[in-house]
Amino acid sequence: MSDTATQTPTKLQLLELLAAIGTAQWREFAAAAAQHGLTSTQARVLAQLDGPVPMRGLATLLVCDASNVTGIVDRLEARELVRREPDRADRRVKNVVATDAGREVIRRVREEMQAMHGALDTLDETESATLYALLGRLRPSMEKA
Amino acid sequence: MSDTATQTPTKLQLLELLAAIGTAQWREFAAAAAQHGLTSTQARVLAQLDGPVPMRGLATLLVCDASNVTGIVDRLEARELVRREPDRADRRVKNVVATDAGREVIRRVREEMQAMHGALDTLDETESATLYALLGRLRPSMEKA
DNA sequence: GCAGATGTTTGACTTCATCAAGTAACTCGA
DNA sequence: TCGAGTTACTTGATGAAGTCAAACATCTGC
Repeated sequence: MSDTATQTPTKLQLLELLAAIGTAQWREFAAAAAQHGLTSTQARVLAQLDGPVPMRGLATLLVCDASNVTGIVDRLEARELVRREPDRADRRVKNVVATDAGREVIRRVREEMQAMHGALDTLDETESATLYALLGRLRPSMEKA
Repeated sequence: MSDTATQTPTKLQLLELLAAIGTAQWREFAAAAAQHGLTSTQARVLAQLDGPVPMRGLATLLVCDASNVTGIVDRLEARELVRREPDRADRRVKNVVATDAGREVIRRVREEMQAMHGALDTLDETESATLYALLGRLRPSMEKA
């Protein structure tokens, strides 16, 4: 019955599909994080920590109040997944850095997000490129006030 | 530097793009809900209430504990956006129904989710159909244990 | 009719989020 | 250089949302 094939979808259908995929992706991430005893917020923070990031920077990335970050980093630090380091240029600033344990944990979380990986494998090169290009056109519209 | 044009993206790039779009979409939804004094969870519940839904059904839809739903519905009910009705077939069950006010509010929230709509308008029919088909192939892989 | 499963709520607890206020440190102009 | 104003972070109060365990009423099947 369902031919998702060549029919022209309505805008609503597309939106719903995007929402469904977004939700599924998020749940997968949360589940992978939970397997390592992390909340999704904590995993999200760890995922940002390629290098040192000041508290304020994290708040900006997470789009939340700075005082919120204090608590999140407190809990990560208590588990030694993260460390606060003083900034040499500005003594007000504390830079958050992932510890080895922290890097390892987030690496595993990423590794376990495989359901979507599997689905992506069914796309050939042309399809991947097409999808990427079309999705890319959806993204820019979202930088907003 | 970035030509998202016709290059074959890596799986990682595609995943990141999907994640970025998912995040943006979610924030847009939360912002639209907030304009009507709703949390995103509350809006999500309202969005499910096409007809009467038992508490347990909501918990299943939201993938959360049933006891959590009690509080969420309490708050929605306090604002008269939702009503609990006894189920005639099973006296244990309470069905949640949106009030007129509730339906109106969620209609407006949907109306305000327009940023993505705008982006979708830039796709022609062929592109929409292609995107829909490709995304459709990503979805099924997510029904899992 | 009784044992066991199911639907809902309550209570205790954690995390995430907000805001307001406080402290320390930086910046820049007079 | 000094002081006003801004910025970075923390603390405390509060509320929403999530968990689990336990209680209670009701259904189901034997």
